[in-house]
Amino acid sequence: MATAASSPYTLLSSSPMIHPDSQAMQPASPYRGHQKLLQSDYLQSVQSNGHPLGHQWASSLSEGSPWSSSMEQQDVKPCREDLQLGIIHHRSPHVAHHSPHHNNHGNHPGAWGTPVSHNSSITSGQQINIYSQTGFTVNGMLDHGGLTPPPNPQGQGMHPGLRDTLSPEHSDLGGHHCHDHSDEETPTSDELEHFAKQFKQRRIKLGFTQADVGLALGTLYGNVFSQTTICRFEALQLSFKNMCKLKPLLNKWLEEADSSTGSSSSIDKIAAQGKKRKKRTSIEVSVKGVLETHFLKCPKPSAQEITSLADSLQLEKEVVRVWFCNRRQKEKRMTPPGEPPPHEGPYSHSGSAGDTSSCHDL
DNA sequence: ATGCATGAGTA
DNA sequence: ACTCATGCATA
Repeated sequence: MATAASSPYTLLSSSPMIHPDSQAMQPASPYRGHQKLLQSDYLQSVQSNGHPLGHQWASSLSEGSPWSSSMEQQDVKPCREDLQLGIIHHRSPHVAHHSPHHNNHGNHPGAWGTPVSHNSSITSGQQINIYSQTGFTVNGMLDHGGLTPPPNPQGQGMHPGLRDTLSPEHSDLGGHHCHDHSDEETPTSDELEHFAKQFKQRRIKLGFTQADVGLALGTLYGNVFSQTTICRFEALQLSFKNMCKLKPLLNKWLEEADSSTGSSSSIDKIAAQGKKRKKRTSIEVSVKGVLETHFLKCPKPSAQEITSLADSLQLEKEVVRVWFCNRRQKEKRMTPPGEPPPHEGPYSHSGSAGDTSSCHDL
């Protein structure tokens, strides 16, 4: 940390250990700038921008390797040495490699999930086994006798094959190809939703915080993620593509985690300092209201419109611009407003329409 | 859990 | 200048 430069930010790196708090934990993460080690190079976007909502959820994700549940490496090491080194050498024979075929299919503008009725609400693992005493230690690790596989209830494998309806191809009717859920191919939104739910449950049971997971992913594969991202994943607040990308990683972590219930605690924080980050400007509610109104009228205002709008609101142009960008993104995320995440049925997003023609309004 | 922000990749 | 993935800072 240091002395190298003035640290304008709160450089708090106090607690070396993580607290198993479910929430409200600020693990003081200074800044980790080694998170772009190996970003999978999946295809970014193949959309033809011209469509109002031309976001393609073409998920050409690659995928880890679930089938080969070869967890040869049993981390019985109480120390975190392996964790540190884990970044360098991953034992996964085949890791992320984007699929050679990028089918940017139709992609539903608003419909996140199964457009059709996907009833069959399995009251999935809502139950919590009592065995798993939540007596975590200070390190956030359960003190099991060693490898004590947590009483894995019927945590998974409940839905045989009702994960259709979202087939991107939408041409294979009749032929009910039933590939198992899990991973391997582009999961359906149904699967993602299910996975996210289960993931959260398991994570909490194991006594890990979202931040812990994020860090673990870094020590495990080199891809560090923040609490924010994990949170959004669980809440299905990421784009379909993004969800697909993260799923394999989180899935792997899950396997790791419960295969070694008792030894974990990846604590490594490297302090780094870089550039300054603009102070977050909070926009007044009244102002937000105005922005909202404008957004409804024109989600994509021109530079000039932004300028005048910013002027009238007495905000920096950049702030307004960014606001619109974020706003648009939010629209594209899953869990459309109005649908309670905690339950199934986050679909049925409004088709949205207004094209970005030209909305002048000053 | 979210709001505002950064940056890479594109068009 | 936009989209998209992601995160610091904050409520």
